[in-house]
Amino acid sequence: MTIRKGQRFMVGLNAVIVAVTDESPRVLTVRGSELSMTDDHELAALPFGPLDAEKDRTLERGVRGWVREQTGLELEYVEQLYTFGDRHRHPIEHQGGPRMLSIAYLALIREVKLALDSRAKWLDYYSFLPWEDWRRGRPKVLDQVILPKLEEWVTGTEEWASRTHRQERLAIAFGLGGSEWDGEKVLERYELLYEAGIIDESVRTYRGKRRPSTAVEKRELMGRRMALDHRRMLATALGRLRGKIKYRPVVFELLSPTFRLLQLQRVVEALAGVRLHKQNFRRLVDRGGLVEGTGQIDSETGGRPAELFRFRREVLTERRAPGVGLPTS
Amino acid sequence: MTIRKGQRFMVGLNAVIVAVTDESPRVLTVRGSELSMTDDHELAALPFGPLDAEKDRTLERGVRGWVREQTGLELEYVEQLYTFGDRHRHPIEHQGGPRMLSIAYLALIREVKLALDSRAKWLDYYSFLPWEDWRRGRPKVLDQVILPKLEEWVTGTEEWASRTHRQERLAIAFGLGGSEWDGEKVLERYELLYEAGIIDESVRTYRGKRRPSTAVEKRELMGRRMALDHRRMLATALGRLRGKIKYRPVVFELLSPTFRLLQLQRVVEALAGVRLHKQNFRRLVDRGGLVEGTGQIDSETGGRPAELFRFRREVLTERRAPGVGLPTS
DNA sequence: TCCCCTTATACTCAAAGTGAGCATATACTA
DNA sequence: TAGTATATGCTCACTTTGAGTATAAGGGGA
Repeated sequence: MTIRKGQRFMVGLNAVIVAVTDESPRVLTVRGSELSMTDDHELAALPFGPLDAEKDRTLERGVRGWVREQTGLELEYVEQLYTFGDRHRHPIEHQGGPRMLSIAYLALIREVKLALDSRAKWLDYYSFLPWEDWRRGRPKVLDQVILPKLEEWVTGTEEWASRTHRQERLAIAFGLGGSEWDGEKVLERYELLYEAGIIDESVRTYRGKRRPSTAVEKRELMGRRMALDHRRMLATALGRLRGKIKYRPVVFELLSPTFRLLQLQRVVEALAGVRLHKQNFRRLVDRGGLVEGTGQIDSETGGRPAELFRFRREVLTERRAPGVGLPTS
Repeated sequence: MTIRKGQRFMVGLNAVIVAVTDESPRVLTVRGSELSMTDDHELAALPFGPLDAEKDRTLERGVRGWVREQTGLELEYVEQLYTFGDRHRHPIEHQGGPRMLSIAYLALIREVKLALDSRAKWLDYYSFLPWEDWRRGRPKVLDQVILPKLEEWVTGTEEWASRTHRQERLAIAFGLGGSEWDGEKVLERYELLYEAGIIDESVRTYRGKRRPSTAVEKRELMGRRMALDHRRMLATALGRLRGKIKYRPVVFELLSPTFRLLQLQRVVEALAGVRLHKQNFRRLVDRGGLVEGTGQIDSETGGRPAELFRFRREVLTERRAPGVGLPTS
C-alpha cells in the first residue's frame, strides 16, 4: 500500500442550523447564487465553506468559522452529520475542477435575530420537505402527487425482483400496506423521491442521464428546492434529529432556560412533525425526570397561568437514554 | 465566498469490518507497518486506502475496492460511520504532507476463512477494548486500573468548574454514583481514557504535548493498541452497533440464513457485551415477529435438539423500528 | 357579573410490555 | 441411570403506555 501525495480534492463544510420559533422549525440559509453555478441564481443554500487545510485545526472549528463569517452566529450544540462524496455532486467537477467532498454538520440553536444586512435568512424547514409535516393532518401532497408518482415508478420497471424491491421500499418509507408512517425515515423518503425523479435538484446530471421531472404546476406542492444536494442534507438532518430527541435531551438546546411544558411540547412537535397527547407528554417529561418546576408562574398563556420549568441536568446521570418520547395523539 | 482551487488533502477510507464467530466478536485487521510510520512496526490496523478522486465514483465503492484488494473480501452490509479530520492525526502531516481526512465505514459480515497468505487477520474485538466486555462479569481492569486513574485525572485539575465537569463525564460514561453502565457509551469512555492519558496511541503528539502514559505492567490490561487512531474508530463502531441492534435487524447480517435462537442470542450478547435472559430474549424476538421457525431441527446442540429459525423480512413493513431488545440478566 | 374560551394540571383505567423465575422436554455422556 | 446441557412453555408481579375524564384558573365580552 503506497501512500500517494495529495490528489486534487476540495473539502466543503456545510451546516444545517436548526431553530424553532413560533412553533415552527427553521433552518438557516444563505443565498446560493455563486455556489450553485447554474441558472437558478437565487436558490437557498446552507452556510458553506471550504475546509482550510492549514488553519482549521478540527472540522468542527472550520464549520463554526464559516457560520460565524456568513451569518454572524456563534454555534453551541454541533454534531457531525454525514459526509457526502459521490462524484459529480458539484458542478465544478464537470468543469475539470477538483473532486468535491462535503462534510455536513447539524447545529441546534435558540433562534436569534439576524443583522438586517445579513446574507443569511431563517426559512421554514418544512417549506423544503412539506410531506414531512403531519401536525395539521396528513399532508395533501402525499395523495395528490407523491404516491401516484411513486406507484408509477414502481410499475415502471419490468423485472419482477426489481419491482418487488421498489414496492417494499415504498411501503416501508411511506407507510403503505400494513406499515405505519415512521417520522424518522425522512432520508429514505427523500431518496425514493429523488430516484423516482419526483424532485429534481440543481445538479443536472446523475450518471449522465437527465432525470424526468414533475409537471410544473405540481412542483410547488413538492416544496422549495435548494442549491446542489443541500435538500438531501436537510433530509438527513431531520431524520437524525427526529431519532435523537427520543434518547438524548437535545430539545433543550432550542429552548430558553425556562419554559412552559406546552412550549416544550410545541418544539418537540415541530421537530417530530406530529401532534402529541398533552397529558401523557407532561407525564413523560415530568416523571421521566427530564424537567423540574422552578416555582415561577407565567401568566402570558392566554389561559390559566402555567408554571415555568427548567431542564434537569441530573437526568444525564440517572437514566441511560434520556429523551422525550412521543405519546402520539 | 470564493471557491479556491483544491488544497492539498488526502482522503483516506477505513473499514471496521465486524463478524462474530464462536460467540466472540471479531474485527478484520491488516498489518499497519507502513501505515503507522513509527517504531511500532507491527501494530494492527484497519483496512485502509486513499480515495481515488478519479476512479471511485462513490465513497462506498472506494471502501469496497480497498477491502477487496487488501483482504479478498466482498462486503455486503456497509454504512458510513464517521469522518475523522483533526489536524495531526496522521504522521505525514508532521512531515509537511497533505492534510489527512479519514472516512470510516462499518461493515457487517459472516466470518469467512481468509486465504493463508492473506495480509488480513481476524482479531478479537474486545482485545482492543477489554473494559467493554461484561459477559463474564465486570471486567477487572475497571477497578484495577481505569477507575483509580480516572479519579486521579478528575482531581488533577484545580479549577472547580472543570473538576465538576470531569466528575460528571466520568459518572455518565462509566456508570458511577447513581448512574448505570450504558453499553452504548463506548466512544465516551474511549475519549475519557484518551484524554486522561490512560491509553496512549501511536500518534505521538497531540497539541504539542507528550501525553503521560500508564505504567508498563498495567498496559496489557488496557488492551492492544492499533495504528494511528484506529482504536478510536473501533470504539465509534462498537457504540454505533450497540445502538443499532436495538432498532434495526442488523444482527442477521452476522448469522447464516438459518440459526438456533441461542446462536442469535450469543451474537447479540457478543455485540452488546452482556449476558441476556434467555426466555425473555426468545419471547422478544419471537413475539416481536423478528424470526420465524423453519420446521427444521438441529441436533448439534449438545442438549435437546433445537428448531432452526430464519429472519422474518416482513417485520420491516410491520414495525417501525425492529431491533432485538436486550433483556439483561 | 357571568358565561365562555383558553390553557394548565390531576387522576383513572385498561392494555401492553418487561423483569424474574419456575417447570418441563429431550438430547448426550459418564 | 443419574447428571448435565440445551430447548421451550408458562406464570406473575410490576411498569409503562394509550386514551380519556375531570377540574382549576386566567381573560374577554355580553
